[in-house]
Amino acid sequence: MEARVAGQSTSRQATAEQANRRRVTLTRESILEAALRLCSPEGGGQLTFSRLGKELGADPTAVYRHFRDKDELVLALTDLVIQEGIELARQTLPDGPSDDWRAFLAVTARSVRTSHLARPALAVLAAARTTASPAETHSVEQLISVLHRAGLPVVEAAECYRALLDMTLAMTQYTAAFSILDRQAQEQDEAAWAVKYGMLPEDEFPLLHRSAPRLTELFRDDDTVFALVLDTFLDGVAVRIERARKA
Amino acid sequence: MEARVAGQSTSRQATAEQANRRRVTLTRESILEAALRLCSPEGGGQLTFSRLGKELGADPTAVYRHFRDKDELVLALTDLVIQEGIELARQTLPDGPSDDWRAFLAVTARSVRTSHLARPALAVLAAARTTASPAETHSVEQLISVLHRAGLPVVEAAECYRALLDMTLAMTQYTAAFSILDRQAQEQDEAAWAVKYGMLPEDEFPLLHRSAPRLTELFRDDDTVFALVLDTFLDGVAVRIERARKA
DNA sequence: AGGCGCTGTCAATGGCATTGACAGGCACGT
DNA sequence: ACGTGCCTGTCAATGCCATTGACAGCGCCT
Repeated sequence: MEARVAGQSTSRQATAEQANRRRVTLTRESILEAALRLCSPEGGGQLTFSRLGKELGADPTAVYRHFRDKDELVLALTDLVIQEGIELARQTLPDGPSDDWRAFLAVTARSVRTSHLARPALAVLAAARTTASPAETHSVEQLISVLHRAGLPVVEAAECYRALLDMTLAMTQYTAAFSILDRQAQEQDEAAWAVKYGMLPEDEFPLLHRSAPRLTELFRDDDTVFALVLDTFLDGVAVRIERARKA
Repeated sequence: MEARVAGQSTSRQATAEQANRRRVTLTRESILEAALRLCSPEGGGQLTFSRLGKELGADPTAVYRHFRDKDELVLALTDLVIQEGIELARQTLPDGPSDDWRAFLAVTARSVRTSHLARPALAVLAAARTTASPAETHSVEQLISVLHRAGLPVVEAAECYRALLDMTLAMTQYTAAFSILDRQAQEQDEAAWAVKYGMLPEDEFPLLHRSAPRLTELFRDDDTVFALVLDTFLDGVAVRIERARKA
């Protein structure tokens, strides 16, 4: 019995062995779920096929039966995250179509950011891709509608939407990329900055010297910086709305 | 003669062989130069040790004698690009300290963006790192000074600088990441969008339907979108300056 | 009962960063 | 002149990664 050809002996004994390592049945959904888990900071914060295989209790390459390549997987995941972001915004916003354009835009942007930051690893991977998810279409229509009702011409409202969303995604991904870094690199950066701001000769850089404390606070406090950018951007939108009303 | 121990036979024949593959002498500068070349779209747009080795005519691992790891190399490269950006801004701006804060900010942001976009591969790699390059200190002081003279309190001016720069870097890196993608992925994305915007039922999404042409134009025309964001942001800064003056 | 396709497994490939052992050469001191 | 030792390039090997092709079980349809 032991004399069987070693490589092929997967018929008898295998049945017993496979009692443990049962051939798991994967579905598109179970894979996406596991992948999402891996992308969160608690899940290790890295999405690779081997980790995914382990998480699923299956061979890493089994995933290829459901997604042509990693890119397709990432695209599908991004779609989920976008839906989640929209959902989050919906919950935060009042039901009826509000006329407070500023709140609407701010909540939308922050929701998108929040849902992406829950999976930094995915945010980094998804960086460049756009999904054109049907889920968001309705939200976009609403967003443009709010701006239009506020006084902006339709096309300008659309431009505003595009600008807001791209800015938000870009800054979010920027934050995500940093949060993925290992402690060492993060601390290295921080140390470099501290030194830089600490050693500014007051006579040569008077203003920088005075703002050093604040800038140090702001160092990689990306959420605050994002809030700053968003606020300023929205002030700019207000100006545009004013201009449009007068014209 | 042929009976020599194969692995060790590098003494005689090697002298002849090495006439071709002369032991190249690397310097920090020659490496940085070559790496920068590789990062540009013409240079292949990908920075790896093996490509770098080939570019230098040396063994890939020779680079480790000059940079501890890839991260350190990227940091050094980023420094160069930042300097280049500052230089570019200096050339574009009038010499004396101008009082046109808006032009100053716009030119600075665009210069940073331009110099980074000349090496998309590097922009992507550098994503998360900050260099605290001494080269930029003077520029920052000037930037804050311009805003301060315009009427902003020092700390708020510093916040503004931080916001503007982070926004610019984030959006630039976002663009760079897309430009790195292979044609297939880019076209795939574009097709998805075209379909999406082409098939919008007018009765359900009236506004989106009307703005579809503009949104299609804007699709991944990242430079225009950046211009939009920057403009709106600067409008917002103007508001803040007004507010500060009145107070 | 037979066949076919769906899906998991396994082994292999090629690219990547990184490491440790080795070796040539140059500068220094004697 | 002659060693000694560091600086720096080379080579082979490691380990992680995505991806592929050959194989095999299982269920469904006929």
